[in-house]
Amino acid sequence: MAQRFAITLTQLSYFVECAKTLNMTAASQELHIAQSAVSTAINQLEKSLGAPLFVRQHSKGLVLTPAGEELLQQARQIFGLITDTVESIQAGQKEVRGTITLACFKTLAPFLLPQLLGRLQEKYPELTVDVIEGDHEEAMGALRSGRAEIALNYDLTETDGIHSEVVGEVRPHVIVHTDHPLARRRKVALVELADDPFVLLDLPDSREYFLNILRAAAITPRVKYRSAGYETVRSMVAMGLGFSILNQRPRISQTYTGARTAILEISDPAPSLHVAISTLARGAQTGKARAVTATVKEILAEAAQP
Amino acid sequence: MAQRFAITLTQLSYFVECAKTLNMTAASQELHIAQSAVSTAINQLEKSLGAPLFVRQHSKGLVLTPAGEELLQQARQIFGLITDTVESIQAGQKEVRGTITLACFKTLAPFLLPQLLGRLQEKYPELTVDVIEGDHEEAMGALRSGRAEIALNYDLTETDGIHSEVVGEVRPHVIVHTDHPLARRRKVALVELADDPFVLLDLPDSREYFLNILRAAAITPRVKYRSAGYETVRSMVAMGLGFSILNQRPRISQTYTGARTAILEISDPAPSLHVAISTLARGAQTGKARAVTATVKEILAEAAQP
DNA sequence: CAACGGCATCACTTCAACAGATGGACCTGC
DNA sequence: GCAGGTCCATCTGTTGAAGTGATGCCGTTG
Repeated sequence: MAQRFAITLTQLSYFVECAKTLNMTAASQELHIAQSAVSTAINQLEKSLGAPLFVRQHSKGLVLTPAGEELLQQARQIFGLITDTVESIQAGQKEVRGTITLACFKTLAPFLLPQLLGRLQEKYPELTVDVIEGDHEEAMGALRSGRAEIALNYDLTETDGIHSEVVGEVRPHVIVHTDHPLARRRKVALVELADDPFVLLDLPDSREYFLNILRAAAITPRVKYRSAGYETVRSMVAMGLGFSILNQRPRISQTYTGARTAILEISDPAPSLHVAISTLARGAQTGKARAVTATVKEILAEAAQP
Repeated sequence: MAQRFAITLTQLSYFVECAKTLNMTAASQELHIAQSAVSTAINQLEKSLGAPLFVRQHSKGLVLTPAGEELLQQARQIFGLITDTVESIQAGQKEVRGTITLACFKTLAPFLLPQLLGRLQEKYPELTVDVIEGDHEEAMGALRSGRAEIALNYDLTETDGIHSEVVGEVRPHVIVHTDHPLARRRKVALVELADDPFVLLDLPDSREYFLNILRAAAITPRVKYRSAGYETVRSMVAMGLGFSILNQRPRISQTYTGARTAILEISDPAPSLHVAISTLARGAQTGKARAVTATVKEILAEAAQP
């Protein structure tokens, strides 16, 4: 088809080399192509522009015409602009500055974000982090739609087009009222709670996960209350309305406020949740994204160590 | 071979169209190419830059990434610069302004240049004319070397690579002292001057021409004096040192000063000289060159009319 | 005048761009 | 929930542009 633009960057670069050497043969060697290729390229360029660029001096090389002078000057600017653009974009992918938008699973946010944002601020003062909180679908939607560059959540579903990396493991724990008979125990078997009413954290993806843990222990849960709010569930347990199972970060949980609840390990082989960082699979990761990923890993590693 | 520049203007133009429509299919139709071509072009561009430009929304088109935003902005500038450059050069070929360098055969200059420069100044106030005077070889050399864009001389030799156009005819005339027996005549046969001493205008190309005129009339010229200067030859004739043959513009000659010489037509079938305007054959002519050519023709046409 | 330098041109080759078809992922409406 | 539609990616085959190497022409130089 007809070229949208008359000239080619290749032609222009050949022209610049010719203008430098004033000798097509020398230029062709410099460019590592045949002399004939340079000749045809320059001729085409002249034809496209409708102006001669060089005066050919037989066996004495080339002389720039006024049109050639003008083109040379402009060509330098054009290449400058293009290389600046390319380099700026490539650098933008590497540099850790500017803004990154992070999507975060709602219940993960309070345990992770305060430390994460603090640490990032400290390490990368020029980086601004925007946060989108939401449920799993919302977080992944933000990622897919480009509203967020990186997403932090549990790896509940494996979707394609998205690259996920597990950065931490979160084991489920039982939460009971401090007056509960088992509250003093460090570890319980789920069957010991078989008769207690269950308070369910009722979020799109978590729902099945928690119920499955109980079912795996051959318990038919008496779901007395349910809520989509993490804090609400804890309050209900604190009020003595039942026990619950939550995914709680061991270290962080201790500092997370709230009295009147005890956290117990589960002796059953309950499946852990994996905290995953997701980005779009297409293309290399941004420097910003890598910085966030690294910092999250750092924090989780520190939390895992005593 | 490896592309000197990672990206292509074609790719960039496809990208811009995609960024406008946010839909590769629509862009491909707008560009009149297959959708697959757009897809691969964008993918290559992303690969070259090492950055994703669009987030693909299945069945909902595209969303620009930050890198894409930046590229779009820069691409507009790049295309602006390129089209400005191309247009400026193309316009520069057409516009009659700036400077043109004109090479002129030395003996033609005093008859033609004063009128020509005056007329050009009047018609094209923004045009500056630089003049290089010299013999035929010097004028053509200036043309070939690019020092002059246009050359004005007699079409003595037909050289290739140079486009020449005959714009006027100059018949040779006899010049004699006003006291010469034939001075009153309007027309003479050369044989009538066979015994007079001849004053030769001795320039590289004119020499043979004048002598040939005499030889054609079966006269063996008695070359008493010779000079490379037109004025010198006239002075010699005015001093009565002999007769001469010169190419003289009929109309202009009358106003060209100097007494004591008479100008006679030659009844023999002596070959005229043709005034030719030459430019390099390569490429189209500049607007400036066309303006000069036209003005020269204009002046010569007026001179030919009574 | 012969050797050389330098650009243009020719015939041939190669590779990137393109067309057209297909498939997968997702959205939408019934 | 399923059928149809949208949109992008990918595959295969084709075509044209860019490149190669040889040759010729012109002009310079010693």
